[in-house]
Amino acid sequence: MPRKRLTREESRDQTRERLLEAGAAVIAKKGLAGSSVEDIAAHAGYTRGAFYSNFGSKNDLFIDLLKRDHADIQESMQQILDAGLSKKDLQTRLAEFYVQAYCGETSFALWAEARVCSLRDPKFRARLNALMLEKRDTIGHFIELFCKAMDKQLNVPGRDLAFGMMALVDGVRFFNVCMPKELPEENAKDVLHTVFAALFFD
Amino acid sequence: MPRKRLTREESRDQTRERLLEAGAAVIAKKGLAGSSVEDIAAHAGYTRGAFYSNFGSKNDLFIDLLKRDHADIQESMQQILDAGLSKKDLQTRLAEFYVQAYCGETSFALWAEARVCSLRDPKFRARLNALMLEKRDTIGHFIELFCKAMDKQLNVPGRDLAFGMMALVDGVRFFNVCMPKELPEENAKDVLHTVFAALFFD
DNA sequence: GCACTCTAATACATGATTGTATTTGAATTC
DNA sequence: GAATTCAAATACAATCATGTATTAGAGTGC
Repeated sequence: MPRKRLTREESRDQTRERLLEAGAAVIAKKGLAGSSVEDIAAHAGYTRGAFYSNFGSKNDLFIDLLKRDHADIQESMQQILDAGLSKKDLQTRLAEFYVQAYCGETSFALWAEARVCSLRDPKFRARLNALMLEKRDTIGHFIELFCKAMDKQLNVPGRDLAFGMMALVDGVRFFNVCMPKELPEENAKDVLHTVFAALFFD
Repeated sequence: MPRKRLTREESRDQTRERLLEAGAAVIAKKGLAGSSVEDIAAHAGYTRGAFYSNFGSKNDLFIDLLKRDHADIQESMQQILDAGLSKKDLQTRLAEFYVQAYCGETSFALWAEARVCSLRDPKFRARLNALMLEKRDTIGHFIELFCKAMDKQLNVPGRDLAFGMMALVDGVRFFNVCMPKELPEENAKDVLHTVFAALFFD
């Protein structure tokens, strides 16, 4: 195996990458406060030195992590939005929201963790809110578009309702993850579908 | 001030009580992992000795805390349920769900924290799920009752929809707490009302 | 009042985590 | 290829947390 001899920058990026990946795994498993810098570095195959050479603090790495994941989510939402808008397809697309949200298990845990951090630390909250609001806007925009297409009048601004839909999707996913026996995937989808239908189709 | 000379049991209960109260405050502010046993004890005006004499571990205290709060919530929900069931009142009562939920700020933070703990620790999850399911049953039962009273047919079992409503209320409250400027109390209520109306009245 | 019991404080041994300061060694530059 | 520069390892000093084991002192029962 002719392992390529890495340039300095490549090497640095690689470590950074690995640290982020390890951070995601470790933080998802033990929570932010429960993960030591050493944990993360070791999990990535490095020492603390590498960590501090790449990130200012655990918080910084965590925010980076969230930003990345957020960008991914935003992008896949945009893709759905941009794709096409035939009334028929829209309904299908709507259902995809749930599946779309948090493809991975770690992603979900990360955002749950972010929630509580946000609840406690105003500085963190400010940084997270920015991301949440971006998401809210995307979804809100989608809702308005959707309602216009369906000739459905709502008595709440789409931006506000977007919060509700985010809450719903997140929360239902949470129950689904924590007690898959009591709320299996299928039922979770049904619940969402029922609410969506009641809101947008009846 | 004739401070009553306390009996041994009274004294013990008092410490326990104070420790719980302190635990709520500290854990709400710093999270479970972020709070040291000493933090909690000191905040209550005691030392670690008092803590370990009253609780086996931080986790134990936390669960106790949640159980208490849960009992309170269950009780006030039951009160609403038992009160009366005139169709007119029911709609008003429904709106109260939101206000009812988590009267205090700390209570809210505690449950958010519980969520992530539950996500990470299977043992904890088992204990928490028991509480959640009790709540689910109460709300589910309420929903079924309500639909019967309103002659509204739903294509999802009330127990499942209950998960959705819990998710919704929790999540919307979260946004309301984290960004009161973007989602003020009033709008939060409107969102919930819109969803409730769409589900149960149209 | 005296022996007893239990609650909570204190002492202690141990281990974990942090951030910085310094060193090492591999890439880069000339 | 020697000097340099930078990423990452290592060493280090300082805190802080944990849990147990022991002690002190306030209630209890005779």
